Amino acid sequence: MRERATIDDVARKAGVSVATVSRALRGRPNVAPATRAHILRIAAALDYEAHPQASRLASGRTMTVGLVAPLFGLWYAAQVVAGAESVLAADGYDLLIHAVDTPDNRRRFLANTGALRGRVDGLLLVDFFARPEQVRSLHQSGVPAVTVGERIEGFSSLTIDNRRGAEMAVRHLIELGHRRIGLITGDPIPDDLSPVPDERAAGYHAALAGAGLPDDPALECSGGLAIDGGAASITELLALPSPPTGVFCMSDEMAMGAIGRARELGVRVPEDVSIVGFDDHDLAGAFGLTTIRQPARDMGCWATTMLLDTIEDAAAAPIDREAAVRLVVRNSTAPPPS
Amino acid sequence: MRERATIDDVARKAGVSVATVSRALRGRPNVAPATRAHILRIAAALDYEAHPQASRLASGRTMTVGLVAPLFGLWYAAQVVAGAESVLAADGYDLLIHAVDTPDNRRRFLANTGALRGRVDGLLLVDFFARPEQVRSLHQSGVPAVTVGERIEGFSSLTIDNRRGAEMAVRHLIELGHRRIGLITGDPIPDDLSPVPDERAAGYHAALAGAGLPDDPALECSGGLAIDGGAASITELLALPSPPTGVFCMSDEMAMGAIGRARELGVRVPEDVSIVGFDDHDLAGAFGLTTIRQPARDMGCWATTMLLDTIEDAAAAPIDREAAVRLVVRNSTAPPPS
DNA sequence: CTGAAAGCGCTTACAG
DNA sequence: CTGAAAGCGCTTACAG
Repeated sequence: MRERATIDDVARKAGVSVATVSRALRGRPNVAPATRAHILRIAAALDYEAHPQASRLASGRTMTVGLVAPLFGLWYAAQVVAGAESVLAADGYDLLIHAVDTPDNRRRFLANTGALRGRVDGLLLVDFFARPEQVRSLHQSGVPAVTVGERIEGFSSLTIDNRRGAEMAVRHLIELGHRRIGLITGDPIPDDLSPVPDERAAGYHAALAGAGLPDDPALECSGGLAIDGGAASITELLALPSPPTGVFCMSDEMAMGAIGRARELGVRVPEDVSIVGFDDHDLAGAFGLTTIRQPARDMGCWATTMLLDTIEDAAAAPIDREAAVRLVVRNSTAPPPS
Repeated sequence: MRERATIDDVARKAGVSVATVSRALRGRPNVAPATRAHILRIAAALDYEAHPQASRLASGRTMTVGLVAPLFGLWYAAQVVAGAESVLAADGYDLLIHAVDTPDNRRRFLANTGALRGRVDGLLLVDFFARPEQVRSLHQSGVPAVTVGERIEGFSSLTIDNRRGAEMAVRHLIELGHRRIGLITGDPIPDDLSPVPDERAAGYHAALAGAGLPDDPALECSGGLAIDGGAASITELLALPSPPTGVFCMSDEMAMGAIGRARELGVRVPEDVSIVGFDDHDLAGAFGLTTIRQPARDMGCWATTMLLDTIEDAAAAPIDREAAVRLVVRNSTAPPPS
């Protein structure tokens, strides 16, 4: 285990002070070109790298960004992480990740934002879903943050138009001729804070209303945002005396779960029932799933860029950006059986 | 932006020295119970948390673990990350993630292991696939590491028996009566270092040999470990003059891509062709995919526990653990068409 | 059981 | 353009 070189080693070998070494290596002005070149050479020869903790302590910058999301095993979060990682790595930042998968964990996380100062330069909040009063301590901590998938007063955000996306999905079913259209809803975290299901439900209702179709509460089913939830919900819907001919699921994972279960039950998709999802999951194509595409990975990239800008210029006013969604038609939707 | 309390604030308020505060808060011995209680109370009132960088610099421990994997958007890596995060969070460690998705990135990462010292206490190498001489600098850096999915001399590892898993998959097809069995291979990183495809291919060949079936090179197709690769490869296989009746894919993502494409081509699964995957992806159930299950998320947990043990006791000899794989039969396999 | 002090390895005004 | 020095906020022998 070779000891690592310190800034003192470099200074001594180069015959200059540590101050000059620091300035030279960090690209600061006020170093003679020849001195800088000399120092760079020595540093390279010694394989010197500034000790991160020391430099962070002295400078007050950590060069790391924290990302918190409900669960990293879910497709959406994994995509955002992948996007964030790619831009952070390019900019020399480290990425710290932290799961907040229950209201209790969120409370604990928020109670402890003091710990964040000095640990990260900024925060990416993915589907965090806290009430305004809950994030007050986050604001007070002064850590820059941008939210993705939701909007929180005082922070920049990157969201999509959930309502519009859902409306596009349901309108697609209506245009195919469906009149009885089911809805499978689900919460990312099993509590009532996320506005996303409500927004998508609003889009569903708007599409029905726009077509003069009645709302039938029996056609709405809730099941968690994951695969099993979709399977359980479709079972209920298909058991109805008058089952829907089309179903909108709030996530692709639910939709794929629903399709899988429907087939097990001997119900054909799309011949007997059409199904639309939301996300455009990597596997949606293989599944032949008609869905609303949101660019999850790109959103991770964009949000990170926004955060880095905020870190550079803390004074800038928060901005809200919206990523576009669009309908991707595949084979899980067709006209209703006649 | 409230300033955070420092250890000096606590010491002053408690009327003791910073040394005692540090000892009390870190649970060190040699603090009078009453003193400790008093300090804890003051610290809580001040909302005090040790500044991570300072404490790390002084103690030499970072309380963070690094995880490097090819790509975080892929299912397997996301599962391992989720597992690692859960145990690290419980132990108060931070998780740093870093993508190494090309041979060039790996080279750069390895050239820079010096930077790791002082940044992480240990490393989780997921599907890293470096040659022994490449990781020498990693060894020299003295950073504890455990590998998952591969074995690297000198580090503890958590792997699965790829050969045996593949053999189980192919034997299952043989037992159903298949005689012409295709293989769809793929590399996680587009270079030739990963032993995994070779191991799984060896299992395929062993199963054929065990049943006295001939090898037909025409039945082997390569396509990257992801969805598109599966789709492209199945197209080739089905276009053969004498196409296979069963196909083993080296990952579930490839298998689902293959099934999706087969159906688009009007080929029924499993009636016309049986398909087996490898992983037991979250969506394998919804897809009705017969597969070899490996416990990816649990492996993330176990490997992390192993790493934490290594960090505690650096002198311990490396150990190699193997997670069990097993066949999960669903609806993508059936006897061959007669 | 407790405190004074050195030290972790940097960065950054400040003075020259 | 360069250096001496203070300071970032802790931890940990060492002495008592």
